[in-house]
Amino acid sequence: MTAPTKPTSHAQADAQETVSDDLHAPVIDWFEDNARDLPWRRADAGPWGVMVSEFMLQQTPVSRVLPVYEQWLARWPRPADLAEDAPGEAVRAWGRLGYPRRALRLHGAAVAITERHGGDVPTEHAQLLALPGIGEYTAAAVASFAYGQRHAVLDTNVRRVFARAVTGVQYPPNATTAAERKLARALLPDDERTASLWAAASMELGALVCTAKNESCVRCPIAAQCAWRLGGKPAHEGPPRRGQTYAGTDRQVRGRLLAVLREAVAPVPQSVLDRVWDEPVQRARALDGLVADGLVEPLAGGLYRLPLS
DNA sequence: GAGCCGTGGTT
DNA sequence: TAACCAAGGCT
Repeated sequence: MTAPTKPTSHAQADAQETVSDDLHAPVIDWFEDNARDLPWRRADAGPWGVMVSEFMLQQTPVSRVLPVYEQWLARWPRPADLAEDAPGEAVRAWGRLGYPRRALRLHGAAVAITERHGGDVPTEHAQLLALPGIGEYTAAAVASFAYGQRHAVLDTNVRRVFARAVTGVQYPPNATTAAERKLARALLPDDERTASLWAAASMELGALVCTAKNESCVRCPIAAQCAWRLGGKPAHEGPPRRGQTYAGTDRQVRGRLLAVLREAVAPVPQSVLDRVWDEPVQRARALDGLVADGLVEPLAGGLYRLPLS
């Protein structure tokens, strides 16, 4: 069954199975009744729709993804459609979702799918993982949500649910640990269909009920077994989460530069870009970085545009 | 493994 | 208001 490579004692294994049995049914039942009707969950979304949604949802809230997702799928209903278009068009359509390199990577993934997989989103986890912009989480998510496969889908929501319900702490570590992966694998239902339901359900529970702040235990289907709650909900110990300041960073400058280029219908002169930030060294560094990342294409005569190729 | 990479809503 | 947070990935 869950048989990890490193076997635990029978007592531990039995305890783990008991935990699983007590969690799966309540969470999945809750999901059946409370799942949001999101477009990428509908039957007609298809693997490409699921994949597009996963790219957009990387660090961006659902509410902001929804309108862009709809426009994206309407414009590029298949990977080959996006692959035919310029990468800069993907960056433009990405709008203000943030982290625009994701748009570039999604375009790159569409090209790779067209070239290597006959235009169909691959079904194997390893093939998905090989695509640009797809890491451990997204590969598992697409394989599970689009193809119903059995994978541990460890996103920030699931990690928080596990941290609380099983481990008994308020927050998971900053970076995903081997222990978390092991736990996620151990808690994965044996049956493929149940496993994919569990992945979606545990994630939704973290998104709607077991939230980072103002968790709603009264609505939680596993509150009675939650280790954190039973332990009196002890406060988070250890170093506070890194708070990344944004104002004044290169990221802010990059954002301003790209915002100008997204709105432009023709190549933009350097002089126009210079107006977005008054500190010349940082401004130049930000622009150079965008060019190096392939998000901006420099032309002769000090002109810039979103990449045509 | 730590740092970097956008953006806007919420507290 | 500053800080936190949102279905991560890459170097």
